[in-house]
Amino acid sequence: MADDQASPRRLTRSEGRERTRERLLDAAARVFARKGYAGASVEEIAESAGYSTGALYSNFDGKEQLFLELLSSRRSRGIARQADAAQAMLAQDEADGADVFAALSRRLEKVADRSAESAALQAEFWLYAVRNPAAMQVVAAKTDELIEAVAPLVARVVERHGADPGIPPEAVTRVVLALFLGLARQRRIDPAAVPPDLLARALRWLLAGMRPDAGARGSSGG
Amino acid sequence: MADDQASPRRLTRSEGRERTRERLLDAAARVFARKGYAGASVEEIAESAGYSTGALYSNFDGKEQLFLELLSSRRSRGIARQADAAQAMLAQDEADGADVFAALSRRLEKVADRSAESAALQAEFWLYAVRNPAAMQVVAAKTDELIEAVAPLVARVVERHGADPGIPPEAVTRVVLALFLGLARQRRIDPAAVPPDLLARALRWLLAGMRPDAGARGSSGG
DNA sequence: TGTACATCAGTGAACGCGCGTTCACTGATGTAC
DNA sequence: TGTACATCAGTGAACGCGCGTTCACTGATGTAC
Repeated sequence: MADDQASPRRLTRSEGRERTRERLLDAAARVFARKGYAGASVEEIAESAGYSTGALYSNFDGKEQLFLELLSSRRSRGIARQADAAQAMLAQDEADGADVFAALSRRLEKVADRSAESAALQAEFWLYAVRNPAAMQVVAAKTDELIEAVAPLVARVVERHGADPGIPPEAVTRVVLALFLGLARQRRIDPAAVPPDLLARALRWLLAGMRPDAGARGSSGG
Repeated sequence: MADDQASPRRLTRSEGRERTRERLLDAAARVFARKGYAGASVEEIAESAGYSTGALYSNFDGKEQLFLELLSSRRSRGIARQADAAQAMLAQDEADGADVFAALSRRLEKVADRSAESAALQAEFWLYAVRNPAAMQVVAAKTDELIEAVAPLVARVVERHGADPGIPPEAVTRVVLALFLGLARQRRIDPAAVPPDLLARALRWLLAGMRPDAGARGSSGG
């Protein structure tokens, strides 16, 4: 009686096919993240999605194309979500004077502690790109997508804190992203070594050091 | 006539065995880095080392133990090398007024552009640890090793630039490491997006922002 | 609406293949006298 | 030093197994009248 499908009506052929594709991609994301690209088996993916392996081959050219499809079409979805979350954080900050850095730290904690899957999947994508140069530009493009989406928000924060306006926001965003991902990765394997507020402190140092008057006192000039 | 061995004398049994082990570990590092843990085959590793697969099983319990041996015993070697390089950089900086940050940037360029293998292997270690909790503490301990080795050097630089003495050097070192690895990783797949001096600029911002007088002017206090 | 046929999404058994591991064997090194 | 035997590092063929992929088939959906 209680059906887990939202729509009670019969699905058309293309709707059904699309739903199968989506379920297979969901399962692929889970299994690839848990077992790695080489370690995952198409049978486990299909079974985890509730289908036979034949269904997988009816919807995708094979294991590799399924993985690449995940990289191409699913990454953008995750990126959009991240960008939205960042936007929400900033809005909150501006609205009631909350601390963006503290919010980012809380996000780091969440990302590192809960969604192990997406971090592992990202690492798999990176490794795949490093080993298959053809996929490099795809991975690079996805990162650019994220940078472009977040850079305006970073620019606003940076500007509001009185940083040197000559500093390109994309550069700052790449630095912040590297820091965020690097700390999240480390926190995954050693939570005690990376307290959540470490990111906040690092970001505050960064921002303070970006003021036009900062750094003028450096001992060994550059 | 020209022999590629340093010592011309016959090897004892244990010396020979040790040499075989080392060669197998070298080959394993190469193949695991290129193919990944699951993607690498013991036959390819043994062959790449110049031995049969039986030799591998005579020296190691199996594929997994070989990988863990690599993680446990070889990582420390790489860490020691990195710490030495950092020390040399700092010594150079202090001796003739060279710029540590510029040196670090050059190092980033080198690490990211040349030794793809060690970066890939590190990613494999991380993924293995995320998937096998028993290995987590080993990976965490290796990172701690690196942090402990480099922290005193970082402390010296930080202190010399007039940073707040209340900031723990280990925290700064973890931030610097996360930044370094994060940018190196990104540079691997998109060199144009991460110019080598980006690390230097970020580090200069960080340091400047760590001065006791910096950040006092923050708009949304924390 | 109802019937007859065409289409095609998904099934599941079967395939060849490469994998990790084992083991009887070999011949160089080590030991005893 | 020389000889006879023991040891054991490394060989390579063989093993069972699980993998990615294929394909003849099924039955629900789509189409024509």
